[in-house]
Amino acid sequence: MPSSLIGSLQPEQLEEIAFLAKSLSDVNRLRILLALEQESKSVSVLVEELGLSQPLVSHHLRELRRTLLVSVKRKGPFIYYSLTDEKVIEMINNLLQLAEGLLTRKSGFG
Amino acid sequence: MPSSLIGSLQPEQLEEIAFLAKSLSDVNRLRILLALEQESKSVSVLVEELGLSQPLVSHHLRELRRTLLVSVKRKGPFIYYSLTDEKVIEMINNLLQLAEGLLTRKSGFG
DNA sequence: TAAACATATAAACATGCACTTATATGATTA
DNA sequence: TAATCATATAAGTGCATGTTTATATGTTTA
Repeated sequence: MPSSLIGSLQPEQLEEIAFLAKSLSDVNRLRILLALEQESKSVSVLVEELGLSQPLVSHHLRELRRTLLVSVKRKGPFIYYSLTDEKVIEMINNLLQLAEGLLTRKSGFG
Repeated sequence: MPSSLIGSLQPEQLEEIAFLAKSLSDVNRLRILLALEQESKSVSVLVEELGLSQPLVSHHLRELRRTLLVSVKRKGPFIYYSLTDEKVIEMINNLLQLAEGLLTRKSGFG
């Protein structure tokens, strides 16, 4: 990773990063993304699996659509959501690794 | 990355991920982190480099401390901040790559 | 067309948060 | 100790956002 690239990020790129990170900053949205890791699912399935209200799931799905993290496909009366890019799962895993690394260091085990 | 690990994330781990992502979801915090990539810097230096008010920089540094992303060291009257783990830069770069990938796909160039 | 089902949207509320202005804390120097 | 410099904190404000409750939209079936 060339540091020159990082060092010269455009304001617009910073906005994109912040926008994406904000989308990943809610536990329920993370749960939705992780639930979609293996297969696309309808809203009602997500509602049942996650134990959240239907409007709340729809609300978060809308947010995830805004950031393009999920894609939509209607099948009859059902609307299926899927990950636009499975790399987001890797991303979430990286965030966890970084977070736990920081906590470990803090606790004096680093 | 074993999907079993991802599939069985504990609520506490989800919180950690969301907490860290929220810390990365603000443009000014990203700018601070990127400014610290090469070397630790005092608050006043950050204020001058980023063109932000001193209280605002202090406010964001406080937030970055909460998430352990930055570490503090006093040197005389100055207080130097540094990245706790340089991997955060890689993280930011990964976020950018994912974001741009999603945008590219959306635009029909994917 | 009416009824039932799946999903989205609206309204309302509480909370969080980025930012500014003003002030306090803490360290250095005269 | 007084004055100055560096940084942190407090108070206040406006705006975004997560959640609930209620309702609307859209699709299928009878």
